[in-house]
Amino acid sequence: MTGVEFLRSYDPEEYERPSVAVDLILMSIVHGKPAALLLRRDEHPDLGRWSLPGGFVAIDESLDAAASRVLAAKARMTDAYFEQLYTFGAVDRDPRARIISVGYFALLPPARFSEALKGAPELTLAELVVPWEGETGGAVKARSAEGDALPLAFDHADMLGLAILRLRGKLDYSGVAFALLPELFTLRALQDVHEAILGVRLNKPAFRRRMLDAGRLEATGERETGASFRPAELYRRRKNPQAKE
Amino acid sequence: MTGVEFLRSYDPEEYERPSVAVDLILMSIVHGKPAALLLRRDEHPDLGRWSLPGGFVAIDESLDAAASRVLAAKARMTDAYFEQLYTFGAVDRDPRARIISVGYFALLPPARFSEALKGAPELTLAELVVPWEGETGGAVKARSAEGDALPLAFDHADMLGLAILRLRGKLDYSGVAFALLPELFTLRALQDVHEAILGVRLNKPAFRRRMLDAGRLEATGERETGASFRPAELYRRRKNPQAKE
DNA sequence: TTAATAAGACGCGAAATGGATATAAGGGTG
DNA sequence: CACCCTTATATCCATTTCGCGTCTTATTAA
Repeated sequence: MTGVEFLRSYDPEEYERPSVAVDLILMSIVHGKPAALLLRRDEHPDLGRWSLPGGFVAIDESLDAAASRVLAAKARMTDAYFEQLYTFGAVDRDPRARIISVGYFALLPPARFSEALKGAPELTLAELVVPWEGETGGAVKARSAEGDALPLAFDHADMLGLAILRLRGKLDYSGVAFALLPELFTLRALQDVHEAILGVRLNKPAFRRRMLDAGRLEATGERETGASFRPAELYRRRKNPQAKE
Repeated sequence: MTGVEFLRSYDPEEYERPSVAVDLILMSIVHGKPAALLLRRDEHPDLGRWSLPGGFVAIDESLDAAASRVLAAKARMTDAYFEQLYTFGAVDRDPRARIISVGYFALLPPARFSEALKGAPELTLAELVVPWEGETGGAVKARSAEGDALPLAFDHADMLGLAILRLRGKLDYSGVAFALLPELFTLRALQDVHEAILGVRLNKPAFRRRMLDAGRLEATGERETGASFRPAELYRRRKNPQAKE
């Protein structure tokens, strides 16, 4: 049977279809570390383990719409930067049924993250511990604010690892760092986000030069308040990035 | 209804489920240009347009296994570098039914590409024309060897565009370029691959330095044959990349 | 033997980077 | 109010990387 004949003769109604779900990685930077919001599973399988908030994709709903709906349902949130990550389709990834899961990550500034935690008390804050460097990749561990390990359900440790990997790769050519910051932020705060995602310390003058030369930042002239030392200037993301002058 | 209750009460059997397919972007570099293998659709919808080879995912088969099976069925090929690209889930992307498609790209050296074309005569070679630069992204156009436009079916122009975008991003930190070359290759051939993917000309001495310093190449001491001028040295990919000395 | 062609080596100035140091600007303290 | 403490911001310098032109080398064809 050739490929064309196969396609022609195939009737999707004849075959059993998998369920399709979206799982959401709600991420932020908390105390200089990458963090995510997890749910404690209260039934089998993986009872007591921690999972990502998710939901099934309806027949008349796009993947992005499903992710958006779950974001609203689980985190009481109607707008956030989110992006499709990867689709997990191992046959036995969920022992209950064949469920293919499309992973999404959503990036939240710390203030929105706290709001989500307040609005949805079933969510738990987890610090992500990345046991590898650079672009190596692999699973990550989750840890509670008290430092206890939070064992992850299903293949969610891999999803979280892939999210970190993706963030590292996109950090310096995309705007993902800005999605993790409030509208106005200092260069130090931006550097903290970069360091938290990359897991390494960066050189301050070099970072500052790189960011300002990239032409994606706009100085506001305003300064932060409340510091008991010299206040830093506040920047915002520039809508139309300009070439360096 | 809280998120947890939603999950608990949800029975996947109650809801209509979408079909899940994989679509394969079989790519290579032909005449210094990125190229892909397409199928001409001989029925509605999009009759006469050109599509990516694909197939449905069986209930007891992982996504990777489905991609591998389609690769074997459509391109008569049992091993190739392939990687999941993105999952396309717009509700109306296929007017026949709700089909969520997981896009994969497979990278083939030119020789394997020609074999695939011979072994599967229903496949057509298409040059990819990328109408944007750098990391902009967007759809791409396909063109036959004779230069005629090959209009693409469904959302396949977007899939091809995303594949180019992904390749550009991964080019210098991953081994994707090697998957497009035979085991032994010259530095010029490696540069040609980079230039074809990036769509820009690169500086020769700088490229050479960068590649050799990266420690991912191994000189064989052998030289290419058949050239009517100075033959270039042949290199191979080094298994265990070493730091630069 | 010579011409043609492309590989590969070398060198130089520009640009980017890492790191240290100096100066500025706030609030807190006496 | 003078001084101190802390962090932001600016400047400088050495090192590395990068772009780019040029020179030499290896091979075939004439």
